[in-house]
Amino acid sequence: MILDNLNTEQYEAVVYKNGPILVLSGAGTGKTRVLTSRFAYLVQNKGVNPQSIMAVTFTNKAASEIKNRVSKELNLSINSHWIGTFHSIFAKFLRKHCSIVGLKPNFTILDIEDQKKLIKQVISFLKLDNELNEGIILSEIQNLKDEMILSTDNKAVLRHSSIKDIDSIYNLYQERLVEINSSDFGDLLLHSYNILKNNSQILDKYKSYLDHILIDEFQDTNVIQYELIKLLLNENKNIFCVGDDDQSIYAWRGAKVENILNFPDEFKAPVIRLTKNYRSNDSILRAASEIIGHNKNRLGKKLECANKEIKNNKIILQSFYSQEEESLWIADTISNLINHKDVSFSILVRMTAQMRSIEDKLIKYALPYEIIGGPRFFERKEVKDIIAYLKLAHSNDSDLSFERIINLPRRGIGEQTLNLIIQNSRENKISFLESSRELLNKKFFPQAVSTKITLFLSLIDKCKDLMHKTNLEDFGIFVIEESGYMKMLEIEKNTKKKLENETRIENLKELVNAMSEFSNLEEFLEHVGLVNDNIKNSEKNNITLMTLHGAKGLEFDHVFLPGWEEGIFPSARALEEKCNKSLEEERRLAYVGITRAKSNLYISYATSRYTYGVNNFSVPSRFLSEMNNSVFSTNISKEGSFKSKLKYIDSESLSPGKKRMLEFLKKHK
DNA sequence: AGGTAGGCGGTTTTT
DNA sequence: CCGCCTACCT
Repeated sequence: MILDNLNTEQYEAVVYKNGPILVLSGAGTGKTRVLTSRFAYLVQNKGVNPQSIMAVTFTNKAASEIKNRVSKELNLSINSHWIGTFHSIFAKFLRKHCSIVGLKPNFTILDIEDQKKLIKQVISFLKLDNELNEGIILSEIQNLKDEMILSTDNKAVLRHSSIKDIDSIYNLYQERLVEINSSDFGDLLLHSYNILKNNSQILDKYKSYLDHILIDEFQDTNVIQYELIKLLLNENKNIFCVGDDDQSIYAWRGAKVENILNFPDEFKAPVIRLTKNYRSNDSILRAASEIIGHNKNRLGKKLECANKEIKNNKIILQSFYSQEEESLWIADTISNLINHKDVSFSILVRMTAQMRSIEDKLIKYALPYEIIGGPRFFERKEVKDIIAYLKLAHSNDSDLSFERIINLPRRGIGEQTLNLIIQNSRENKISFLESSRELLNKKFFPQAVSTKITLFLSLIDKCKDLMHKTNLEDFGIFVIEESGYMKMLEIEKNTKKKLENETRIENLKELVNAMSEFSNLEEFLEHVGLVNDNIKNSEKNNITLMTLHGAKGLEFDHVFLPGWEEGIFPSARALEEKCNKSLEEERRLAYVGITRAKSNLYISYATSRYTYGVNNFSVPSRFLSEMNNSVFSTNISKEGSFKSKLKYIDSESLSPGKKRMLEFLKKHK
């Protein structure tokens, strides 16, 4: 069963004897299939305990797909701690062993917003008036963590980063994280690594336990991830890596293509290449291979079209005067095709900002669409507000939550009071919550303030009390009502913010609904921290709008790739760079986008686009000229007709987009 | 303490 | 363009 319908190379990979192996798997060659079959094969044919196989994926979605497929193949429910993303697997690990690094088991996982707030606190505490914003500092710290550089290693920190005072910021940030009993994304892995590295009895236990490690999307692993895996690998070295160097699109997040490029040498591992593509037609594959052929740094492989039944429709290339027109065309085209039963559509954009105008037109055409990766549900303000209550009830140390909700809804506790609480907490090394309680007991506040704080604290106490006594759904409702949050929304609803607050109320209902699916608060909060969920997927939708990054691993009958313009795709940042590294990554992204399509691919660009509130002119993407004309059905200019527009440019002030265009024209004459 | 007007800066991509 | 922050007002 498991081994049926595999081609020779796939079969060879699935039944490979023990030891390290790399499966180089091009787009659409059945990568996931090989990985899940391998898992099932090990369990069924080799008698391996499913609990001793670690299967690491890049997204939560891929992880649940593996679980489902394996469960189905083996006809038993697989629910292992060891199948998941790096972050979710090691979050669970860290919960078990966190005391070693000074965290309590109920530590919270901070999202970007909270991390930024913390950095801000740190900067103000250090009295640095840093020019840089906290976002840049934060991403620098995350990079350091990806590269496995500890805050305590000042020399290495300074060697890797040129940001002023980065060492002291990083240091204090780490300290604060522990104080508020929290972990950021990077720490989930970094702490885990340190625990394993410094405690041989723990490491040995896991090493003897984990027999096989399967890694999906190996080209996207970064330093810390790879080192973690190597640490856990026992003497049998059963490491099964699946990946495609041409689909490495996360270098900006620390991913090292070198991991996959050097793996065969490092482990003396054989390489199996999967090159038979079952997904796309010949034109699409040719276009993909022509584009990626412009990259220098790759292992190199050629995909062959193995799906003879698929129609060889050529790629449709279209140009438009404006982004609005482009979006309209997409919606129009889809609406003409969508009635023909089970056909899937996807629109893949380079950046989320492109989504708005497209979504607009889809709505106009009343098309059922779904956005993946837009504004995330758990990051919405109202949702985060309520979650802050939950977090504070769950853990006294959650200072960021305390700060967020102490005066939300308004309780008349202002900045002055909060500052006193914070100051006291610093002096005595206690949490904000404890600090406020202490000051209250000492009768530190004026009577009026005192009453208000007492009320707030008793609210939190009530939450703590109820938390264990009732189910999560009721608990959620309690918090929303009892905190006065719902009341606040309803009062505001009667004013100008009517519509906005109605959706907020809807979202809170959705939050309660989401909570009801968990049996305890810990599990729910973990989910919130790690899973980037959108609002419920309604199953019927067969039009998906998402970023190119989000599309990896997916396939659709019709794929639209709008916005192929210099400065959008490839992105402006990539163009600014002197070396070609980012440009090559953009090209791989193009490769990923193109190879998502089964039978129909539509690429388009607009010669003007509205960005930053101004209309900017743009030039067709260089990637277009990298593909041979014969793959396109239409003969649209890939260079655009700049001439008529040049005088336009001179007459107006220079916007960033125009600057880019002028520079581009200079370079290309 | 809380509300609001107007200035400013910022944009890839995500676990 | 839009959201955030600051400065100033009630």
